[in-house]
Amino acid sequence: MVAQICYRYHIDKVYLTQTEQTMGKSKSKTLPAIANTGLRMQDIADAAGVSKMTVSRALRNDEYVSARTRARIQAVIDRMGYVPDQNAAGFATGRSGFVATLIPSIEHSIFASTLRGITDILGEQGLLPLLGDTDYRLDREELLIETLLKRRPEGMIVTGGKHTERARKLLQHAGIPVVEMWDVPEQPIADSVGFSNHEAGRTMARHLKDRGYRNLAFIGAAAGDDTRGAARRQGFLDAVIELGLNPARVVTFDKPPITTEQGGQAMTQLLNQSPEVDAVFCVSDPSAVGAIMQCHRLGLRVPDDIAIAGFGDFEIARASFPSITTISCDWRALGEAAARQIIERLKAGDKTLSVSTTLMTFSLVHREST
Amino acid sequence: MVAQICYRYHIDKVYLTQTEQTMGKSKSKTLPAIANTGLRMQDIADAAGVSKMTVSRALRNDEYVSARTRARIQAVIDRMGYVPDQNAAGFATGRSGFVATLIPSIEHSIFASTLRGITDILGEQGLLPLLGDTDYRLDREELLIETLLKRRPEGMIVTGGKHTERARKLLQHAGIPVVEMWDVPEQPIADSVGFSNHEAGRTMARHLKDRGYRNLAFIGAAAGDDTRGAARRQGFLDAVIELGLNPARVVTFDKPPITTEQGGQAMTQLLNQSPEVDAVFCVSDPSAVGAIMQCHRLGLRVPDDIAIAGFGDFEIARASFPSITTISCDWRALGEAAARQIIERLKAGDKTLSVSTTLMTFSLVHREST
DNA sequence: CTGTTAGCGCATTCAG
DNA sequence: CTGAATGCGCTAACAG
Repeated sequence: MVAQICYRYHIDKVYLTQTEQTMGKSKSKTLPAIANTGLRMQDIADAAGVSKMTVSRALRNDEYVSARTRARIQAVIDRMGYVPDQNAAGFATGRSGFVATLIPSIEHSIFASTLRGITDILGEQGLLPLLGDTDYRLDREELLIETLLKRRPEGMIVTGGKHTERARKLLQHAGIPVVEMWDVPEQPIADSVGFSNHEAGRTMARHLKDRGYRNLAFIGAAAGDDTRGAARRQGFLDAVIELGLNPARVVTFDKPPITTEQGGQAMTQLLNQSPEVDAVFCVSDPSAVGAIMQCHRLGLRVPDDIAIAGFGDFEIARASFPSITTISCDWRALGEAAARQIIERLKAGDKTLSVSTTLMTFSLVHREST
Repeated sequence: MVAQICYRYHIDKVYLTQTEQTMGKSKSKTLPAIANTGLRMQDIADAAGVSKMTVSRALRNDEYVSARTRARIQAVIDRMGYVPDQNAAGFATGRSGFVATLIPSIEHSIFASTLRGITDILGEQGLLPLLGDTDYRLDREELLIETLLKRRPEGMIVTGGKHTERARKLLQHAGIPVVEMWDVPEQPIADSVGFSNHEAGRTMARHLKDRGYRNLAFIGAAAGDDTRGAARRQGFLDAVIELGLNPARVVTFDKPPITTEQGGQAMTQLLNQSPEVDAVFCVSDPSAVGAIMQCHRLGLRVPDDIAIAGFGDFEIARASFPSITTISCDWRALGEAAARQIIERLKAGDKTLSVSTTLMTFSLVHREST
C-alpha cells in the first residue's frame, strides 16, 4: 500500500584511528582536575596530610572539620579529580541509595512522565531510581522484583495493584517501603498512590451520555496484564448499563498496549459491524488518534458522524484535529507523590504503622472530538 | 478555545487500615520461601552445614561444587528466601554491574526504544543500566556524568557527540569504556554508534526535489543543545543549495525538543509568511503531525496543497492521515549496538586499542504526505 | 571438591 | 576538632 523508497547511506563498522586507552589507575599528579575513579579516599588523605576519616567528614559536610582543613582537602580533591565511591559508602552504611521503580513500558510517554516525577523527587534526597520495564507482563514484573532486590534498594515503586502471588510475597517480605501506583489496589500491599481507572471509565460514559450519544462503544486491549485499561473498560461498561444506554460494543486486541495503528483497525471493524455506534471511548489517546485518522481516511467527520474520546491527555490529544476529549491526570505529580511516599516511610523508619492510600484527582477534558 | 469540563472525583490522602510493618531482619525458619534481605550468605552456610565460600560458589554455578552439596544449598536458599547482595558482590569483585546510560529525554519514545535495546543487551550479560535524563541540556549531562560515576559504572553510554569541556574530560579519564551514540561525533571521545543526521537532512531535501517540490522549508528547534536536530537542519539547508533549489525558509522555536503543538504553530506562521512554500521538512515526526493537523484545520490538503515530511518513523507516522514520509532507522538496534560495543570493550580489557565507529543505516520511507 | 585468610572503600564507633 | 580500629557481605587466592 505504501511505497518504501530507501536512499541507503552507509553501513558497517569501521575502525578509524588508534588511541591510547588509559585504563586503570593513574596516580600522576599532573592529571587535569578530572575524575579518576582509581583514586581512593586514602590517596586524598595522604596528599592532604590528614586521615581518611577527616576526608570522609569533609566530603559529607560534617561540621566537625575546621574550615581550613576542609578547604585544603577540597583543593586536593579538585586537583586530583577524586570521585567518591558511593557503592562503597552505601555498603558501609547499609543504605544503597537506590529505589527500584517498575513501570509497564518506558516507551509510553505517559509512564515516562511519571518516571520523571519519581526521578526528580528521589534525586532531591540523593536517591537514584533503578528502572525496570515490565512490558505489561506480571511474570516479567516478578522477575524484575527479584533482580532489583539484589541491589538492596531502599524502597520499591511498582505500577498497578495486581501481581503474581510470588511477587506479592517478595514485596511483603522485602523489608522496605513499597508503593503501588497508578491504580487503587483492591488488596494493597502497603501504601499506594493512584486514581480509580474504573471511575475514569464511568466518567467518560456519563460525559458521552450528556453530549447526547446513545450507542457507545469501547476500543482497547483484551486479555493481558494491563488491569488499569481493563478497569477503565469495566467502569465504562458498568456506567452504560447504569445510565440506561444501549449495550456498548467492545472491540479488543489481545495484548496491551494497543497501538495507534490498532486503534485505526479497530475503528474500521467497529464501523463495519456496528454502524449504529455514535460514540467511541478508546482506552488511550494514541488509539483514539488512530481511530480519528481512520475516520479522516474514510471521509467520516468527527464528531458529527461519530464521536471519539481517549484517555491520558497526551500532548497529541490537544494538537490533534479534531482535538480529543480525554481523561486528564497529572502523571508527573503522580510519580512525585509515589516517590514522596517512599521518602516519608524512609524517614519515619518503622514508627508509622498505618497504610497510606493517596487518591489523585483526574478530570475529563472536553474538546472537539465529542 | 476549548471548554474544560471537570468531573472531579476524589482528592486527598486517607489513612486506611493498620498493618504490621515487618522491617529488618527476621530469621524465623517458618517464613515462606520468599525474599528476606536480612539474611546473609553465612546464614545459608550455617543452615546447610557448609562454609560461606561453598555457598558463594554454588550461587555462581562454579563447577567445583558437587551436585549433592549444590542441591542441598539451593534447597536451603529456597526455603529461607535468601537473596544475594549484588552490591556487596560488586564491591568485592570491583565490578559494579552498572552501565551508566544518558539519553536526552525519556519522554521521547524514540530514545525509549534505544534504551530498550540497551537494557536488553546489557541484561544478557547481567549488567544493569543506570539511567540519566539530560533534558537536552549539556550542563545537566555533565552533572549526571559526575553523579553516575560515583556508582562506579563499568561503562558509559551517552547521546550525541557534543559535551561540555569538563564532561569530555570526565569521560576520558573515567577509565571505563565510553560509547557516544545517535550521532557521528566530529571529535569522538572513544567508540561511537550512530548515523549522520546531516546526511539524513540532505536525503530528505533530495527526496523533496525528486518529488517536484521547489520551495522548501524547515520546522524545528533553534538554539539549545540538540545538535542532532541542528545537524539535520544543516544537512537539509546545505542540500537545498547544492540542488539549486530556491533558498529554504526556516521556522524555529528556541528550545528543543519541539512539540506537536509547536509544529502546528510553526505551520501557521510559515503559511502566513511564505505562501510560496510547497514542502516542509519537520525535525521530528511529532512536529510533522502537528503541522499536518494544522493543515487539516485550515482546510489545506496534504500533499496536494503542501507536502510535509518528518523524521524518526514514529508509529504515528504510519498511522497518520495522510501517512507521513519520514527518515527511518532502527532505534532499538542502535541501542543494542551501543550496548554490544560496551560489552566488547569490557571483554577485551585494554587489549584493543583502535577506536570503533559504527555507522547505522537509515532510510527514507516514502508515504502519502509527500 | 571444600575451607581459610584477607581485603574491596567507606562510615561508625570510640579515643584522644 | 581529628585519628585509629573495626566491620558492612561478598569473592579472590591459596591451602588443604
